This record gives sequence, structure tokens and C-alpha cells, in this order.
Amino acid sequence: MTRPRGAAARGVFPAVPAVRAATIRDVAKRAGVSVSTVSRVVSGTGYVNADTRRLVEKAIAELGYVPSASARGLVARRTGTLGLCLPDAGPAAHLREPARTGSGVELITDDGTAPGGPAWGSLYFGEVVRGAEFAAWQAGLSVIVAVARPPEAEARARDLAGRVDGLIVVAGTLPDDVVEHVAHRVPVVLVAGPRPAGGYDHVGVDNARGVQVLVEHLVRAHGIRDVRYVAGRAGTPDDIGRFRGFRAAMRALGLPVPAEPALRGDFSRATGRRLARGLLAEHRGGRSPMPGALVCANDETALGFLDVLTAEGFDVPGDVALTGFDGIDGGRTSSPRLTTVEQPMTGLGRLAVDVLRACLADPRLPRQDLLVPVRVLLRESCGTH
Amino acid sequence: MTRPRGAAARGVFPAVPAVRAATIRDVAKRAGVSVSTVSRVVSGTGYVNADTRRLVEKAIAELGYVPSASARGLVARRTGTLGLCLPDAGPAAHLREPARTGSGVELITDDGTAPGGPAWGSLYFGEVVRGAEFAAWQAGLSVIVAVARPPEAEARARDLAGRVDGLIVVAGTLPDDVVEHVAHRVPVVLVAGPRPAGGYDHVGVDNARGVQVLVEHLVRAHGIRDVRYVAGRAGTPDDIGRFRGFRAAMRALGLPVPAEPALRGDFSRATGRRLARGLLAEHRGGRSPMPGALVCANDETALGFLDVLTAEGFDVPGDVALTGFDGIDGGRTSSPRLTTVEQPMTGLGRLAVDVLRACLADPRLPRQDLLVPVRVLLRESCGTH
DNA sequence: TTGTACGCGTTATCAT
DNA sequence: ATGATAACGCGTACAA
Repeated sequence: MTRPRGAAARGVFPAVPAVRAATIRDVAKRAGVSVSTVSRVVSGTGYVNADTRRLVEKAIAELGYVPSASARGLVARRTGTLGLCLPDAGPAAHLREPARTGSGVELITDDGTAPGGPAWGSLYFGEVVRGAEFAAWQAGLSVIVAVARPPEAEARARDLAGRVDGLIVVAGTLPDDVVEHVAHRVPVVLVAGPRPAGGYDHVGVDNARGVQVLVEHLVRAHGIRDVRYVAGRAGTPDDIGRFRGFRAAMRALGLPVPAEPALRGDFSRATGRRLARGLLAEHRGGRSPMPGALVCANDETALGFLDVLTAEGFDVPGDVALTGFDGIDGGRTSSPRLTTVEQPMTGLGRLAVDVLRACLADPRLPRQDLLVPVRVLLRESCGTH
Repeated sequence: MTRPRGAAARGVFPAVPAVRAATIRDVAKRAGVSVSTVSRVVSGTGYVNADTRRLVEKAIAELGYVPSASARGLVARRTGTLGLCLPDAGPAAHLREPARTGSGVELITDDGTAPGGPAWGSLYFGEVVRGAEFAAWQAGLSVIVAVARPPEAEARARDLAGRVDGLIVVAGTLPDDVVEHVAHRVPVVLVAGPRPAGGYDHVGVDNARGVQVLVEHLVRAHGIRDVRYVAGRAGTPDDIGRFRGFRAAMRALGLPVPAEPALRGDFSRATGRRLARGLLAEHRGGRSPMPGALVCANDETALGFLDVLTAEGFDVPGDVALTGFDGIDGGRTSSPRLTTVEQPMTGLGRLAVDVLRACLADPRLPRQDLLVPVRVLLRESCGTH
């Protein structure tokens, strides 16, 4: 019975006024004890008489009392919450429409291009959330998930910083000056992207080691010697790291180390197709033999190559082995299935939280820059099986 | 220079003490104004002299001041945050291991059964998060994502309730008494599952209409008359709603309305296969003709049927049309691709937030029970194209 | 074992 | 246009 009798007595009906939530004082009064006793019962600290405790617990249950995190956070100077700031990636156009309700059912002939598919799923940010939430849960912390959407991204980020004990920011989601501003208040961990200049913690994916292990596998296990790297968009940290791994592998294998990628795309499937057509034209013009393997900067690029190669009658991996990077679903269902390096997105989220916790526990610790190890998934496109 | 000179003066080195974040008082002092003026500048309310404003803004930037959400929440009696409570579904075993870092790279021969795939993605909860975050963003609210994990789920839920203005709870994630308890403090919206008994808002998927429209399509567009329903686990709200839609369609079409589903599975692919084998045995025993269409309670079940039917040389949809429900990825990549009803998971998240906001704006509003409309995706397995 | 009182950072009210 | 001050709900010393 939290509904104030006053309202009913006054005949206000059927209006149910917003009842103010019970406070620790209400509980104390109802249990006939002081607020400190209630506090002790709730927090489990200090000694409380068993009978008194029961009395208090009864009052708590009856009133549906829940301690205010605002008040707790104010006195404790910590909120017990971490913030996770994600980029606004993915086709969110269909989200912009007003939410629909009611019984209208759309009948859609899906020719494979229907909009509205899961965008987070394919872009993995959901996985970062999952990993971060789990690590935070282990530490008894909550996570606020925030997507940095252009118009008011800065103001929102500042607001978020006021709500949390630490902030995880995916690289490129916020302007540098905003990151610097909020870093005055809470520790910030940057995720992915380039190693940050300032004094921030950073966690990334071990791009280089992933490609290196993959290339060494191609050469050692499959005896391929003419391995070529198909780059992604120039200047991106991912592309740089992956090409570095490629060169490291070639060096370690005693093979010629290229100064530049054999081909350069932009991470897109369409460009992968275009590059593939160019390669085939050269090959058919007799200007160059087909390489033994194409190591692509990402799965989309590799799938673009696969589209063209199989359409043109080439055997993958017989004529040319093909590998990607990311571990997207399309590479699991292609034929042949795509050998790739899996992006450890849950691992990124978890590690970011762990790094943040370390900084929270002791801010004097030196800033960290950690890489999450990857897994190389060997499937048919490289000749495995 | 937020670092207190005192520490350096005392020769404490290299210890960098945790600097207390700047408060509104620090800003006021630095700008030579009162806290009230700073508050006015930050919140944008009231009149502030342009010069004074500049002074304050300068101090804010220099100190990296960010207002405390705890303090704001305390006085405003609202946190500006919503809570989203999700079930602990999905194989999270690999999350239990400690997070790895360093340069160890695993080489895994992926025979299609490798663990560690995206579990949220396939289970859609990531989509609910996405939809909820978006709707909250539109309303200027934050979202705390919390997975209710068994050991301390109740205590965590109560804690969460203390941090938010409203709670979205996916059906079945919390015991009823916990939901009732926290509902004393904040409005609660239940998502999916059965229509709640108590006075909670509820949003669900329009299971019935989805199946109804699908069945009417099968009959009207493809001329199929012998349509049979393959149920999921008995007693589940989804199964009940979908079978209800099936019956409604048959009734509307003037076809015989079955009292019970023709077959009953449990939403799993394995059981779908088993049921399919049973059906084939009956058919080959001459005991029954093949139906014109099998309307399955979900995609997994339908894919189980598809596995067996195609393996046994049946033509789908030629010999028998097949449909599912959910819109999982497997149905988009199967062959033939599976006609299905798409689960509007982002829509669920959005609608839940909108309902919560309505309740927050006026608690006296009657409780709502809304259904998110679905989309029927016509693909080859029902004979489209 | 229990109660009293202060302060956490902010906003709103009132006075200037 | 600006400043002083009283809440907001809770934890925690300290007193009893």
C-alpha cells in the first residue's frame, strides 16, 4: 500500500498520483529505528540485532524501498557505473522512422536486398557491449551504452562523463578535445584505432600477429610461396597493422618482403570485386601469373575476390588460396568458406573494462596499451580440409 | 593544472594522487563568480552577462569541469537513465574464462562447430539494446544494460532500480517478487513473454498477426490448401500466439480449423529434423499425403525440416512449402531461402522505451499492452519467385 | 548496539 | 544580473 490515502480520501479518481519513492527515512520510521540502522542493514556493515534486522527488512519489503544511487554516488564520490561510447555506424536509417505499433503487417518480397537487417550484429559493436557488460558485471559495475550521434555528440559525451566512474571510447567516435575534456574527470580507455598520443589507456586488436600467423600457415602448411597482400583503405590503423604482420611473416619465412601491398582496396566488397577483375585481366593478358595466395585486409574484400574468382571459373583454393580478416558471417557461409582471422570483439570490451578498473584502483599506474589476441580460423579457402 | 600543488610541495613523487574532479565551486572560484552563476551558465537557464558567461566557460574548459549526475539526480529526483534487463541467454561459457591479452594467437581448424560465435547477435538481444538505446537517445536519456545472471540477479536488479527512472525487463529474466519490489520505485515495462498479470506495461511481438498474414498468403497467393502448423514448445506465449494466428487464418479462409497443431516440436532444429523424419515415414507408409505447406513455429524448426526434406529428395517449395518465424540468419542463407516472419527486435526495444516515457510523463495513464507489428519476408521456400 | 549530525555537488528559491 | 542558502537521500564518523 504505497498509495497515499490522502488522494483516495480527497476523491481523486481514478488518478493515481506519482508517489514519491520510499527513502531510508521512511523505512526507519516504519521500522521504528534510526536511519543509520537501516543503512547498516542494507549495506550489511556493522552489527545489527537480529530482531531489529527483521523489522527493518520487513519495512523495506513493505515499502519497496530501493536505495538511491544518486545519493549513494554523491557521498561515495563514485557511481559504480562505466560508460561505453560507440560510433554511430551501420545503416540506422530505418531507426529514424517513428516506432510503429498496432496490427499492420508488412508483406515483403525479400529478394535478398531487404533493408532493416541487424546492423550492430554485422558490425560487431553488440559484441563489444556484451564483453564490456560481462566484465563490468564481474566487477559489480553497471554499464551505460551510448552511441555518439553527430548533432549533439559532444554534449552527450560530457553528460555521460558525469554519470560514470570511467569511460570506454571506441576510436573515432568523439573529437579529441572532447575526450581530453572528459578525461579531466574520469579515466578514459580508447578502443581500437591508432595508439593514442595523449596519456590514455588503449586496447586494440593484435592485427599484426593475426596476419603473421596466417601467412606463416599458408607457406608452411600449404607450401604456397607467392603470397600477396591486398590492402584496405590506406592509412587506417587496421590496415597498417595487418600489412606489418604480413611483412613480418615474409621476413621470418625468408621470402621477399614487399615494400607496398600488391593491391590496395578500401575494405569494401565492391572494390574487392574490382581488384579481382583487374588481377584477372593482367593474368589473362599474360602479364603475370596468378599468385599462390591472396591475403586480404578484411573479409569483405576477400569475399569480393571470391565472387569474381568463382564466377570466372577459378578454383579456390586450388588455383589460388584466399584469406580475409574479421570473421564476419558471410565468410562462414560462403563457398568455399573463408579462412580468416577472427576479431575478438567481446575480448576488446572485456579488456577495456579491466584496464579501466586497474586505473580506477590506482590512477598512478602507468597508462597501458594492450592488444587482444586473435584466433586464426582455418577453413576451406586456404586449402585446409 | 588540476594537480594540487600541495602534493608536489610535500615531495610526494612520483605519486600522482587521484585528483578530485572539479566541482561547480571550483569553477565559481576560478571564474570569480558564485556557484549560482555557474549553474545558470551550465544549464542555460536564466540570464547571464555575456562577459561573465565567457569567464565561466573559460574556467570550465580549463578545469575540465563536468557536472555530477549524482548531485543532479539527487535534487531533480530523476537520473535521466533507463535500465534494460536482459536474460543470460546464449552460450557464454567462453566469457567465463579470464580475458586474455598478449600475443598468443590460436590457430583453429574451423569445421563449422567452432565455439565462441556471436551469441547476442543470433539471439537478437543486441538488437533490443540497439532499439532501446536509440529511442532513449531521442528522448535525451541514457541506458544501463544489465544481464540478469543467476547468482545475484535479484540484488543486482534492485541496485539497478536505484539507478534509473524506469526499467525495461525482458520476460522471464527476474522473479516476479523482485519485479514487484522494484516496481514500487520505478515504472516497469515487461518485454515479450505472456501478458503480465499485475499492473505493468507490456510490449510484445504480434505473433498472431504475423502467422495469420503468412498463412493467408500461402493459401491466396500460392493456392495451397492443406496447410499444417508445426508447433514449438507447448505453453510458451510465442507458440500460443502463433498457433492462434494460424487458426485465425484458417477460419478467415474458410478452411478447417485444427484444435491442435499437426505436430509439436520445441523450437529446436534437432527436433525439427526428428519431426520431419516422422512425417516422411508416415507419408511413405501411405498413411498420409504430404501437406501442401508446413508452417513452423520458428525458423530453427523449419530449417530442421528443410535439412531432412532436401536430403530425402523432396522439392521445397514444389512438393511442400515451408515457412518459419524469427528471421534468423540461417534462413537467409539456406537453400531455398526460408520464408519467415521477422522478429522486430529493435522495434521492441524502441517501443518499450516509448511506453516507459509515457508512463514517466504521466503515471496516471492506464497501463499499456502493445504489440510490435512484424514483417513477413517472402522468400523461395514458400513458392515466391 | 543504536542514534545524531554533517557533508557529498547541484539546483531552485529567494534576496540583493 | 548575481549571490546566499536550503534542500535532495544517503553514508559515516562520533556520541550515547
